[in-house]
Amino acid sequence: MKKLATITCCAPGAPPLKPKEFESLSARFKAIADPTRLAIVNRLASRDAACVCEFNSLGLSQPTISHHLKVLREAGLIEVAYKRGTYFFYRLVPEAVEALAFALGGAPQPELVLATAEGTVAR
Amino acid sequence: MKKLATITCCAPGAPPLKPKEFESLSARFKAIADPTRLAIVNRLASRDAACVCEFNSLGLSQPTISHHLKVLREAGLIEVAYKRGTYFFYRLVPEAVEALAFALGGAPQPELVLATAEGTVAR
DNA sequence: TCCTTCCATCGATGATTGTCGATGTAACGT
DNA sequence: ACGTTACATCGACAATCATCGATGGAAGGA
Repeated sequence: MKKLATITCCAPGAPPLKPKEFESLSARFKAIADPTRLAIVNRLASRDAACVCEFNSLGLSQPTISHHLKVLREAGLIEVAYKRGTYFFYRLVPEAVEALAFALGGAPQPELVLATAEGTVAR
Repeated sequence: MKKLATITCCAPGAPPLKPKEFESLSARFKAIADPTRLAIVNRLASRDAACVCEFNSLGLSQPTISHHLKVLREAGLIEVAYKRGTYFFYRLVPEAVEALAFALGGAPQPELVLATAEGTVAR
């Protein structure tokens, strides 16, 4: 079972980090530090899963969307939920987003932990 | 009095955002999505304030450090705490970091709010 | 078997960004 | 007034990145 790193870096009182940790952390922040990828994540956040074709509405070419999905995938922020025919459905990886929030000093929200563990529905 | 935007974008259940909000949010994420700037923020997180000269130990030229400080300053993540002679002391802006954590779904930590209001010491 | 659709990968290109040396500016000491 | 120190700004350059058209592969339908 792979455990996500839970490093705090930027909140008041955060302990000093090592150079390698800055590298890996900033790499994951780079993944969301783009308007298009933020929009993709935002859409996935409000659905269980979304088809790739749904992102056509972002007004970018198909290869570009595919590129951004790859970046987010390699950062561990999203993953392929399932395929249906030639349609790919992506889903958010809440633990990964939460790990980034934690790095910035945000406390994990109890509902989110629950939602992650059970599989659905906070609120 | 300027109020910091408290937008949630990436946690499960986050509401859909507007294009402009993706722009401004990603702009602030870009600020911390760099190893050097992350190291700067990390150092400021463990001190009340730090002299610019202290960042020489990062192994970069003085203009480069100055550039990164500017990026962080314009993102609102840090600010000049005070000047003493020709020495500049920077300090973290905890509310700004917290706003980013909130955007990722992290709940604000009560201690941090306290620390911000009082001026010191969580834990 | 052939065609179509959905998505990934490749290669190229223009834009953004991190980095540095050179220069400017403000404050201090002599 | 002069030199020195700390920091900012400018200009240049190399590296990274977002974007697109072209191509490839997999799955389904006729």
